[in-house]
Parts: sequence; C-alpha cells; structure tokens
Amino acid sequence: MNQAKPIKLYNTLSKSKEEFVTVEEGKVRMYVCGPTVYNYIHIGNARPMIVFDTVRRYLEYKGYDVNYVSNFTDVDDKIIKKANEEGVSASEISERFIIEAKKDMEDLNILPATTHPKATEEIEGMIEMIKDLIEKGYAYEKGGTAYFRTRFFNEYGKLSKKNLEELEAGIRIAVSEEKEDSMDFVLWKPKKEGEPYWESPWSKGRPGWHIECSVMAKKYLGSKIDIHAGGEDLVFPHHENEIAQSEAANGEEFAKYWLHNAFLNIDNKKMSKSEGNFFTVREISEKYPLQVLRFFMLSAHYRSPINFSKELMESSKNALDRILTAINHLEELTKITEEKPLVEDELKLQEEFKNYINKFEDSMDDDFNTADAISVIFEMVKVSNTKLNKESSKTLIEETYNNISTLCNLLGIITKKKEELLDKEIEDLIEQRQQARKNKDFNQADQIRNLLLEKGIIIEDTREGIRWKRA
RNA sequence: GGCGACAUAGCCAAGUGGUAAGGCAGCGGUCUGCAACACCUCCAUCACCAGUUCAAAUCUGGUUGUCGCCUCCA
Repeated sequence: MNQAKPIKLYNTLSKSKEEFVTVEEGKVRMYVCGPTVYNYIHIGNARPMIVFDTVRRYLEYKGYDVNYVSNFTDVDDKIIKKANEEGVSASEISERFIIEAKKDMEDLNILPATTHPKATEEIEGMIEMIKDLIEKGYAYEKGGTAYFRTRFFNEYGKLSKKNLEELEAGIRIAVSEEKEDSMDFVLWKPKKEGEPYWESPWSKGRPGWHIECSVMAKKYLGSKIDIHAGGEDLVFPHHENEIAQSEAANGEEFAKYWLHNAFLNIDNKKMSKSEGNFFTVREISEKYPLQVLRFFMLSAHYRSPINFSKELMESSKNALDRILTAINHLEELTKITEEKPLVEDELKLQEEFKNYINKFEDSMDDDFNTADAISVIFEMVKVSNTKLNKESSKTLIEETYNNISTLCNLLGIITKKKEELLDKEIEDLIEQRQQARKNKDFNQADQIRNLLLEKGIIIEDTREGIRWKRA
C-alpha cells in the first residue's frame, strides 16, 4: 500500500483541496451518479464516467480497496416519453439502453462498478426511507405525493452555497399549491395515466429522482460514504437534496468528499439536442477508437470545462499515437535485446524513470491532475525514444515498457488487443512486401503497402524492423 | 435578478510568489527506395489597468470578455 503520500482532492463542500482520509482505513466507498437510460449515452455522460473511473483506478493503484457504485436511473419522464413514442414499455427502453451503455463503457475502457444498481429494483428501500423521513417529521404526504420539508433541514444549501431565501427569490416554475413551502421537493409522486407505477402507502406511483441515489448509496455503501461524485450540474438540486434526505434520515454526515466534473461543451456551447450539437458515444466510436475520446477527456483537468471538436479529436489521436508507437517499439525491443548487466548510463536512466513515476504520482495526488500526469508520460516516451535501442539491456527495456504501460493503463488510455489483430494474411503480405523490397521491386512493395492500408494496416519500416499498426 | 467559475502561443493545456511543463499543428534539417515513425532545431512573457513585494502568470482591487447553476440536462 503506497499511501505514504497523501492524496489531496477538491471538495465541493468546503470549496478547497483537502487531504483524503477515508472513513475506514484502506477502504473507499464511492458513489457516482449514473445516466438516465433513455438513449445511447452521449459524450457529456462519458466525461464523469471516464474521470471517476480514472479516480477509482488511481485509488486502487494506491492500495485502497474501492467499493464503487454507479446507478442507472431507469424510470423517468424521458424514458416514459420515449416508450410511448415507440409504443413499448418503459422497462423495454431502459433495459435496451442499459445494455448499450455497458457496451460503450466497455469500449471507453471503464471498469465495471462493484455494483450497478437500477432504481426500479430498489423501490422498496425508497419507500422505507420516505416512511422514515415522514416519521421523523422531515417529510409529509399531500394528495398522494410525498414531499421533503426542506426548512426542517437546517443545513440545506451547504453544498451549493445557496440559502433558502435566495432560492425562493429565484424560483421560475409554477409552485404546486399542495406544498407547505415552495422549496419542498418531491419524494414520491402518483402516477399519471399510462405511466409505470409501484404500490406505496401514499399512492400508486413512483419515486422522485433524488431519493433514488440516497437509498442506493446507503444500501450498497452504508450511511456514511467517502466520495460522492457526478457532473457539476448535479450540485443543485440533486446532490443538495440527497444530502438533506440522507442526513435527515441517517442522522450523520452522508459523504465526506463531493467531487464534481465540469461540463463538456461543443464549440463553447452546452451540448443539447435542440442546438443540434449533440453527439452520442456510439457516433464518435464510428470515427475514432474510444481510447482517443478517453485521452481527450483526460487531457484537461476534470474541474475545467472542455470543448469538444473534430480538430481536438484529431490532435488527441495523433498525440495518443505517439505514446502507442513508443510502447510498441519497446515491446519489440524486449524481443531482440539481450540480457546483460546495466552499464552506468543505464543505471542513471533507471533512476530517471523512477523520478518520472514519482512525478506522475505527485500530479495524480494533486486532485487527480491527469493533464499533468499525461505530460509526464510524454517525457518518459521522449527519453525512451532517445536513449533506448537494441543495444540496451533487456532488463532496462522491460522495466521501461512495464513502467510506461502501467501508467497508461492507470489512465485507461491503452488496451491490450494487438494479439488478436495478428492474422496470417497480414503477416504473409508483409513477408511478400519484404521480398519485393529485397528485389528492389518498389512498385510491387508499394502496391502491397496500399493493399494493407485499405485493410486498415499501416506499415512502418523502422531501424529495428517492420512495424505495423491499425489505422 | 441571485450565486459561482474561468481568461496562458495557431490549437489544446500544466504551472498559485522566484523568473513560462507537455502535446497537436507549422518552419528548417537528419534518417529513409519512397512514405511513415523517430531524432535535432525554431515558435509566448501569461485579457487589460492599477496596487502589494527585492521578486507576480501566480496575491489585492477594478475593467472587459466567456461560461455555468438557480428548470428531475453529466
């Protein structure tokens, strides 16, 4: 366990960087608000998934045992609307897009959560918590709807730094007459015609959005968790309301650290369907390997807004290729170099790489500064490209290969798939091209190269031999 | 209207008091049958104004600009 160096993370609750100390030593309980599944996930959904997956990987790297929970909201107005449009049940829609979301997540190299709860499978727990809140006086029922009595929770607004008076002044929606107070929010609402519903003491209906996360977090992680994360738009009202519900019901602090990622914009504008600047992860995957999207997302700090564009994807693709090329190169060197004692310069290099790893960790320890961490990888790539060759000691080559790959894996920006790509046909063609080159038949050689290019294989003649990669 | 964030090269992006990391693109080279890869070289004084300090991109005040939340949008 390498927790000697502490992690500092920015806590929305205190608006400052704090040293990370877990509730229980060596263990991290982490909850990340997941998507509402009414369509393929979009690239905006992908940002928190990628960012917090990276956080999770790093915490595990540091030796923590991480219990990572991320939900699917599978009952919601948008899902019902889509279901009605297609003339199918709401669950048919949600089930379908959960499957699709999981596919995209796998391609984004996002590790499966310890648990992926679904709201509709946790209704019983939600009813229990609402009952509890009503008993404790923090909630009430009116006409089949259960409301949370916001004013009874003294600390309401502590996350978003809003106070009830300001909020009330800013109210822009029609306030239900039933509410005791305009700031009260819904815990349970009765069904409308044609909507899915569950039985409850108050009405046939369904839970409000906020109660879902409070209940799922408690069930799978306990009443006090370490990290609660999500997009910054969730700070208010979603997370504020979660705090109110959970802390009112459980009588203790809900989450120690609140992490929020900034938004992803398109051409400096918020992505939205109505603006026509909306991209699903699936669409992007048709043009780029999703590692590129992941790399792009991690190339800025998670609390800074990032702007998505084709140009930046191209830039990211080229940058990532530089790293991948270096790793492939090292891998080949491991096959042709010889085992021998390290000479003095190599010992120095070994030391240098150790320093780079430290630097990488320092960056990640500082509120998960992935942009800085990536720059360290580039520095390692540079040194590797410049100083290592087929005369180097195998030991050093292997170490360097492992070091760089480990850090890249930590960020999830590389996948190990090359083996499956190797097939007989490609190897034969490469061999034929070599023969042609030997015979100085460059026309033939170029033809074969073009043929391979059509199949998506790029050939490179390097000092150490032929190399190929997927376009 | 209330609350908040941000402003670093053509593009992206680190850096929060000691004199500007890294990547992409571009220029000029080396290597190469060619191409690609790789390597070498070049490419900014940090929105503006004023202040604090021996010293500021980094702190303070102001100006301008961009963006977000206050609408069950990540």
